[in-house]
Amino acid sequence: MTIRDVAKDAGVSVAAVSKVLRDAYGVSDALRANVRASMDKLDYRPLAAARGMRGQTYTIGIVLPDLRNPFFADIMDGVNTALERTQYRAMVGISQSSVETEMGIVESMIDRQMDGMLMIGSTEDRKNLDIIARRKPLVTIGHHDPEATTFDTVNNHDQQGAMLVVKHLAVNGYRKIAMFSLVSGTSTILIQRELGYRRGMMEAGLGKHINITSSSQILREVQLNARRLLTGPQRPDAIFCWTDLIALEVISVARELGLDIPNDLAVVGYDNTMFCDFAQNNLTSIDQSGEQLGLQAARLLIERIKGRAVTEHFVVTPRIVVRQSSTPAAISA
Amino acid sequence: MTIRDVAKDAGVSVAAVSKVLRDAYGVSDALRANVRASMDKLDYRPLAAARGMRGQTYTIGIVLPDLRNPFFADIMDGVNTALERTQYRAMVGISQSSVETEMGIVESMIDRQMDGMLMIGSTEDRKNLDIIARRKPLVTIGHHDPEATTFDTVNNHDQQGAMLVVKHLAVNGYRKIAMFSLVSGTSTILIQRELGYRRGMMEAGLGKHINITSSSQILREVQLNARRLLTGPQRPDAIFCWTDLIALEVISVARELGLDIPNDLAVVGYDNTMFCDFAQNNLTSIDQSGEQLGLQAARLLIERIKGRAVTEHFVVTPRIVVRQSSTPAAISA
DNA sequence: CTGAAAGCGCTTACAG
DNA sequence: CTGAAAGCGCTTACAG
Repeated sequence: MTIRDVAKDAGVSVAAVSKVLRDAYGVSDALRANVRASMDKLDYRPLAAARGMRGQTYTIGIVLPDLRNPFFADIMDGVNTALERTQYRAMVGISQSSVETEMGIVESMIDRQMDGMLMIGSTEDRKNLDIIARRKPLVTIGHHDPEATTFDTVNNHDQQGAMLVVKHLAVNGYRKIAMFSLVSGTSTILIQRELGYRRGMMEAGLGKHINITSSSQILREVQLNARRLLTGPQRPDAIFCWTDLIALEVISVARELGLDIPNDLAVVGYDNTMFCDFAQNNLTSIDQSGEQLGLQAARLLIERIKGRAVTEHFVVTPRIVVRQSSTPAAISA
Repeated sequence: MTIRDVAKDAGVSVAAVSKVLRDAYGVSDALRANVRASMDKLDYRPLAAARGMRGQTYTIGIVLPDLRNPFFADIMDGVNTALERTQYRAMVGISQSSVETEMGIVESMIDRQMDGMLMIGSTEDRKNLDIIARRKPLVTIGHHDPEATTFDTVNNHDQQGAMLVVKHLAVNGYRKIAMFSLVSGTSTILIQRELGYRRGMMEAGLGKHINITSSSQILREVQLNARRLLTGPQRPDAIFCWTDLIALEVISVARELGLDIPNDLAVVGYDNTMFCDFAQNNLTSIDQSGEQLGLQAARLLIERIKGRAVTEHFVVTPRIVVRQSSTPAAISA
């Protein structure tokens, strides 16, 4: 079932069918209706691979660093919503294994003639992102680079988010507020969150309590660092964790040590993933509207594919979702 | 940079280059070396879209129902390992949104000339899977259908896994062992796990305590059902949950009700995901070796793509990973 | 507004 | 063992 069959059935040229397919100008309404009827009748589906030989494949590549953080699922919801009424489809490449690097996946996507790429939580630096962007339309989520001119960025205001956390904790009477961060030389996200934490502490007059612990994402190492933090001489009375999954583990370790949450220790996460609502967690967290991020990023990418050349940097305002893990009052109430 | 440029640089025909590319027979070692040198020198990458017009795209499509269950990440690790030394790449389509149905994603993948599909935890019935398999090589993970002849299946022995759970609980002195299952008319996985639970209970002489509660995956509903189960007249002393995420929430609700785990209530999950190791969960679970499942499935799929016609059904033996959530002895010890 | 023809970058018989 | 030519299913100037 090819474009040729449709053309024959509708009694028009192949070029005319192609135009209807692409919603290109220069076809009469009558011809269009005629062709559409034939397409429906024959159950015709254009072959994306063949379209890609000359034009677009109507495929956008999504690069994910990891499948384990549930936050990415929220983003994908938004992406799918944005693509809903378009011909575009999202295909996801996952770089979690050491075998599959982000750049390797992007190469594969370019080989497959994808029309553009959306990179989420990328650890590549600007140089590499620029190289990609020069070849294909590119949008990033979770990569702060307001100076970038070759690709669009979509972010929540991470600095502001971290400040919201500190402010909330300070208002609730916590003083020795520590931050649990991630070891990473490249994440602009973490730089912003750490910056926001520091600024928040300074503004709350808690500068002398600034205390950042960094750890990899390996569970054992997280547990080790959490234990060290909670049994040390300067035990904090609140811990702001860079992402929810870490916060859950910090809660675990704290309870194991006999600490009551939130009376002995407040814990706050980031991303407001589904785990925050689990009854035993009840975790205060920052909502950065993953769905919004995904939706806007997909929208921007399609605009770029269609020809927009000026760069856009989209920033979502984060909001704090307060739960029991940081509100001692809620318990006595 | 096309195959033509490589041919010119190497001083051979385009057909010869194509043969080297495909590792096809009928080229001398000298010519092959010569061509490879040119490919390296020119940094040539074949365009998958063009290859797909006549042959393969070297792309396999992975269909995931949902990005939130961390178990899928384990499977993807195995898939990527299996693809490591091949030309094939995995591209993932996610059907979580109501917009994107599994069949819709498969259609998109066929339009994009993917060479074969791997469907994970599919809710489609045999009829639809057969329709797909007639068009493209197909392998499923998490779909029991030993009679299927058009596609391969890869599973852990879910019935056996469930029996392991019941046996373990019975040995540890639990009697009123309930099962927390999922509302679903189509999941063959759940049918097998429920069957295993029933058989296990009968064999342990606990037939009169058989008690299956089913709920959707919506958090609120899970909480409601767990609470109902734990406050009813027939309160169980152990709950076997069909997947880890549900078990975590059951633990949450139980603790909220003041129950001690594992002394008042044992909880066991399925999938042995990373969350089981979280200190506050310490969840006993069934390991179905997601990585093995992914590895075998990818291997079978490539075999099918290369021409194998006889069907294979691969079954992995599950094993139980015992942690504190089901072993009261471990606590008093 | 409509259509005939060239061409995208590969693979595949087929001939030498 | 090697290569010239046709063709996969589309899109894109171009001519009418």
